[in-house]
Amino acid sequence: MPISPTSLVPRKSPAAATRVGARVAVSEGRVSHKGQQTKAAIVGAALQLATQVGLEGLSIGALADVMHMSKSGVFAHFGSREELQISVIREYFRQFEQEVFYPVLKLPRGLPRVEALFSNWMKRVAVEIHSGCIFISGAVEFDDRPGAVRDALASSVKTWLDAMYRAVMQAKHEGHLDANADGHQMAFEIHGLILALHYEARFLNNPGSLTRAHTGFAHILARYGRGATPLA
Amino acid sequence: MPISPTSLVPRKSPAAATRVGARVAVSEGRVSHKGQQTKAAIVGAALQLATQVGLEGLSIGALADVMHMSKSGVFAHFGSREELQISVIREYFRQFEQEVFYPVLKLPRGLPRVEALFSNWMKRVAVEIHSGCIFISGAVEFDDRPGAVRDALASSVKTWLDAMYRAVMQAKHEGHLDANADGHQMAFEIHGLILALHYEARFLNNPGSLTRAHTGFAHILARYGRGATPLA
DNA sequence: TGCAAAATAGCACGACCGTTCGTATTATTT
DNA sequence: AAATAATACGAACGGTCGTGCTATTTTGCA
Repeated sequence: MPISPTSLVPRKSPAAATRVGARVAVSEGRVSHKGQQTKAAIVGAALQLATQVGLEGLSIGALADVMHMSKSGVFAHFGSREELQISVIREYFRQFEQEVFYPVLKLPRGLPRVEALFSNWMKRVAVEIHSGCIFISGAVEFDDRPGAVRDALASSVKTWLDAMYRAVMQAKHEGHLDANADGHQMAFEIHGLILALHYEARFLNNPGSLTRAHTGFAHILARYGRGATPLA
Repeated sequence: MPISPTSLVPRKSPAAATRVGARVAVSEGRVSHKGQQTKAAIVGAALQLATQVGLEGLSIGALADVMHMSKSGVFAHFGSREELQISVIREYFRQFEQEVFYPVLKLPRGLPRVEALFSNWMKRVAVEIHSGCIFISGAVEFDDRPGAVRDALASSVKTWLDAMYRAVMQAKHEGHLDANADGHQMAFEIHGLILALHYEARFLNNPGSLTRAHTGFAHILARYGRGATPLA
């Protein structure tokens, strides 16, 4: 089962497909695209804002100020705050895909891709130490608040983590990792390194965090490498 | 350097000491303790509320409803929302200490304590999967918002992580871990497991998370155990 | 160039927020 | 029992929030 480019794209939930509207306009190409331009600009600014204050801290008023627009002008593009938040999540996912996932497709399957995925992921988190990561802040904000926002967030994260998992499994099947390696376990431990990096670097300002995440990944590779001692 | 019970207690920052006022009353022991009782009750309810909605989501009005009190009545006990949040953090830390840290002092130093610390920590997080953890949600909410709340939060977390680190170093000096083991690195990886457990269990509802955190800890112990291959 | 439609602005609303203030009630001490 | 301090209440303030309505401006096409 190859990692196809589209495999990272989350299956569009019915809720997501019914609401957007802009998507239809794009496909028909008849509607004025001035609106789409400013909407895209708004989403971009909203994403930048949300990385700093979180999806919950993102307010339409503040966004309007940044855009030099009126509140209602911004609001009209989305119809609800929830839809704005979902648009931000989609945009974040798109950028994440572009930056972390797609580049590794040029590499041969197996260990090279796994290493590149982690390296790109870490590079991104290293930047987000100073801005913020909505996959992490969003998880905290919406972990017990059901709804469309949580669904969009969880689906995005799951899609990405699953891509990581599949890359690991490819490495196993290519013989780059031990035949007994548990892909889910390995992905879990990698995820932990990223979360610890984000936590300790961004919140605690621990300077050595980047190195420790990198070292931790080396430890994981050593454990799951060919001929490693199967422990559990 | 032994782990003394008081070593987990965060040094009271000057900011925290100047503001409370109630503390003076307590130390003098002259004032009626009716106020202290209700204040303690309020803090308890506030903690329970904050674990669900976060320190930022914690509102005085909602808290007053729970307490069957007026907003101003609740407010008067703290003088500001910030002071309420700090009180909640202190109470959370106190409970954490009580539940996770103190019990392991009965065990012999070294590996037994490290294993018990992790086990207790995991047990606590397992409960918090359904309620929430303000060390994690608070980190996200205050990671770029300087102030007394962030300071109280960071100091609490650092105190705890440092206790974990010192337990690891004791295990190393007792000869239970490899002489080349990097205590900070090991603590970092353990922290990552806890964060991944919280993220994947609470937000993503992944059922296998508890087992994976446990397995991950076994992997770490194997890596840093006596005679392990020093890798990085 | 004119006209429908899309995009934006302006204004108002109800809800909730933290905080202040004067006052009433209750505890504690004298 | 009187004096005094602690505690709680209720109303109100200024502010921000998302959202709904109605004008007005701008845009794209015939």
